[in-house]
Amino acid sequence: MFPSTSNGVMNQGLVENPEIMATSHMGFNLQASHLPPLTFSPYSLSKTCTVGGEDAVSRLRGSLPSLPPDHGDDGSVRLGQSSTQRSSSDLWSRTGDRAANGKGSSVVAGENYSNNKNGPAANNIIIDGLSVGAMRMKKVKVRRKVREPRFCFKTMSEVDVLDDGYKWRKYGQKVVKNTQHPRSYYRCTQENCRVKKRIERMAEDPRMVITTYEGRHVHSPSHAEEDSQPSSEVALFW
DNA sequence: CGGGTTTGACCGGCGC
DNA sequence: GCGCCGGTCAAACCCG
Repeated sequence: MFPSTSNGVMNQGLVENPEIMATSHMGFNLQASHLPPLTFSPYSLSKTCTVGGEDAVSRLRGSLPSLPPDHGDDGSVRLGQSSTQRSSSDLWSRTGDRAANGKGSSVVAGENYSNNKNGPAANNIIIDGLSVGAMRMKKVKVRRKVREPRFCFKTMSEVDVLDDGYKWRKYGQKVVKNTQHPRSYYRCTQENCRVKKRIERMAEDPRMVITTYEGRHVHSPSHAEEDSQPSSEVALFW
């Protein structure tokens, strides 16, 4: 039911054992065994990273769906979005545009760090914290639906649902405009946990899966027992 | 039978 | 105001 990253995932040409490590103050490193570490800082905003593979994703387990509470005037942080990624999807285009136009809440688009050791498309993880209040600040209605912080990344994978250690329940699927692949909506099955994620394939490159987390877990991963995860390698402390 | 998925309907935000 | 579209709901269905 939950295809694990270790069995269903295509590993072709992907960097082995990439690690994502916490650094202080919410910046973090993405590093692969034979790559120089890449450092992302929310304060430098807008870094698009192209490194790693599903392995890296699974190593993010337990830490992805969370963003720090106090960055930006709306609690938002944007870690990278390149202009080329802004396709038809809400995630990449609509929200991004709003972020760009929103009242100083986020910075959009930036550099593209890619490691081409195995070809340009070989290693991919894009990490992106999406803006919450990127929505237009003027016209704020009193009863505005509170948007949870978002965090998204992109991986090359055959399977859509990557095993991040949490248990998810699908609650919807939708074909979004101008895309041939449906977007799936998942919700954390844990009681009182309102984290959601959506999964879609990139229109431009169907091999790429875009996973977007929204909200933050109030619990630890449900099956954290499998494959040891040294604390030094997992935690993304927001 | 319980838990998960599917899928059409519905709702609400947004642009025009 | 209207229509479009993304997100969610919930009944029906599936599967172990």
